[in-house]
Amino acid sequence: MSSSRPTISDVAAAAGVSRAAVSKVLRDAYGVSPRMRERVERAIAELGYRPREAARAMRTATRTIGVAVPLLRGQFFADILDGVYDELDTGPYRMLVSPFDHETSERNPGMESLWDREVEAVIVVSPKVRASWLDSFAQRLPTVVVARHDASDHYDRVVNDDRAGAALAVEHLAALGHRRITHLSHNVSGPGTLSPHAVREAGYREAMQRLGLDASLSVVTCGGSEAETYRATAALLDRGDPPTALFVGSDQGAFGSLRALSERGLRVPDDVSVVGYDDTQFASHPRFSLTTVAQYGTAMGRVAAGLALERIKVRTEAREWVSQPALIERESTGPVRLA
Amino acid sequence: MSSSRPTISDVAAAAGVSRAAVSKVLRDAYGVSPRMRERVERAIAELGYRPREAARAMRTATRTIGVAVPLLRGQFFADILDGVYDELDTGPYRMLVSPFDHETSERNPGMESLWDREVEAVIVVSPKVRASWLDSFAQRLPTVVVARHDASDHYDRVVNDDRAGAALAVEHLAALGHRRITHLSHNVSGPGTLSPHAVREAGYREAMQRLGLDASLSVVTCGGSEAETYRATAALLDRGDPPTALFVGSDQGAFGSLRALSERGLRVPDDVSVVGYDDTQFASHPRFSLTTVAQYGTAMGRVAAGLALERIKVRTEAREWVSQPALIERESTGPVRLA
DNA sequence: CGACTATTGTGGATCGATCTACATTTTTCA
DNA sequence: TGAAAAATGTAGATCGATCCACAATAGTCG
Repeated sequence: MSSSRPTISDVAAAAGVSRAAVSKVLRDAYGVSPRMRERVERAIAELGYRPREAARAMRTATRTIGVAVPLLRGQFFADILDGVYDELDTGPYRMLVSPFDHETSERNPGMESLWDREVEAVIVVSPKVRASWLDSFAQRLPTVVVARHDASDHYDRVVNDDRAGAALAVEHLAALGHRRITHLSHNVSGPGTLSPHAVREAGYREAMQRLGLDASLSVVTCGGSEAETYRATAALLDRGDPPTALFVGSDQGAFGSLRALSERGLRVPDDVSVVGYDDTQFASHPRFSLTTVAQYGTAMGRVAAGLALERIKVRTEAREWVSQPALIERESTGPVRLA
Repeated sequence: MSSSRPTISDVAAAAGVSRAAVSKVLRDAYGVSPRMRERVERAIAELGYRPREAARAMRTATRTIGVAVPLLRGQFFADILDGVYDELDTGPYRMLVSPFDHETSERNPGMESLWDREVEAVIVVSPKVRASWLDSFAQRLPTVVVARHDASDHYDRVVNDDRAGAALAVEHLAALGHRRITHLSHNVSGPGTLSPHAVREAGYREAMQRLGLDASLSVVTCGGSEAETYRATAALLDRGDPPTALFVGSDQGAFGSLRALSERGLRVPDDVSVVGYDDTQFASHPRFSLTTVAQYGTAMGRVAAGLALERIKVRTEAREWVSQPALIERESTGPVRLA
């Protein structure tokens, strides 16, 4: 008994007051004399007492926002978490992260686990889970979905204008004289979900058509990891007759493409130009100097947290926030080589 | 009432049985007829019922392991989280991540928050928090500390042999003919805590002495981010008379050094050799091809999770697991240039 | 002084699960 | 057939907080 965690009763006994009195001190409630506060606070310090969140949760809200992210070693997720932390840091809400296996599709166990713990809202990056599941989840708990284009009346969305972003990339390459621009898309889940990668692909197709480049339109689909994109790029290059420019669906993937190009002795941008997406930390490194489309992940995280807080307090209708992408020109792109 | 979360009573009412009966089904306890299980499970599905973790936690263990990591965009932390997830994925335990501000030193709010939520054990990477605080925390809750060298009877440790790792780096450079080897250390918290960076620095000093290079011993201290190491390296180079080799305390930092070297037109390894630490994902990329010391973060995470589970079940005495570092030779190091 | 108001503190119901102790029904088998 | 054993189900205490309702005491003022 004395070895286990102290409870509010232990504190009350030590301070010689009632449990209710201790609770009032804890909650800064009305009706506490300075003398009593003194005694209770001393007892709390002596016992090292901290209230159990579970017992509190039985009666009150948890003041916690859950974040469910795929367990994926990408800089972009870290950026989002940073933004959420930033936004919550100053207020009374805490953040709890529940990672999940990236391949989830029917349900999302990370989100369910947060729901079981009664977080007051959930921020989620879950590109592959079923839209209908997401929608029904959001009917039960305020939900902010990051980086998905599915419309819904039930959850807020923080999303990048991926169509515009893809257009920026294609226009940039076209302006440099490139015609044979291949898109390496991470849109693996097919046309069902409106993942950012599906929209980027659509944006690419549109832009190519608009610029009269339909003939050289070419899409290769692969997973978003560096390794998978490396393999896809290698296969593409070994097929012979490689394109003069690659627009890759993510920086992470673009680094994989650069690896494949390096190995084959192809120079960037002299032989092949490369554009990424996300403007992650390494894109700016001189060893890469990757031209890329910025979507400002940290800002997206901050906004997501802000929307979650609003939803908890008052708002009822769903909202959408769109981040405007920007092209960041670096040295991985250049004029097309004269044949 | 009907709009709020369904409880076990709602399920009991819908199925026409008692609350206790539903509980038995939930827990797979003895004394449930197939017929009753059928009815209860149908009611659960219909209502979309999920038990509240808080109510469960009042009576039973939470089957959750908490992980507290600094909110820091480093690949190494992602590796550890991956390892923990891996290890827990197959069993009944879930994982919950509580990020905290990297600068914490008196207490660690991420760990406290997990303790409030009654996780059964905590895995923590917290290089800067006070050793005494860590020790007293571990007396209350099974704790596995990753990447700290403080001895303790109360927590388990998963640590890399940083002394040996530093020696590997120095020996490698010395074998290539380097004498003027500068160590860029991230040991910013001073000699108080036994952070991995403090031990790496000590290992560097020892190795230099052992090899008779005391005269050219040189340590620069800076933060571990790419940006901070970039600035420190730039300052070092601009001081004139630069060393022929850099041993940087992390890959992250080494990338910053490479940035500074690039900007000054210094070639790697022709002008300066560079060794990192961690063998993170990007080290192997041909654009970096960074020689580095591997400490196998994912394995460390897996081991940490394993130790945590052991501690929860039976073990009482503290244990230590040491990961053996290995030098990964790549192209950022080469023979010293003839003067 | 006496009535009224503030201030300070407490008792005990409550949240939603778990799980022991027990009651009731069904099955087994000598 | 009948007694013991097994199977099935329930009542109600319990975990540790919160917080309403109320009691006791102190303070104010005409």
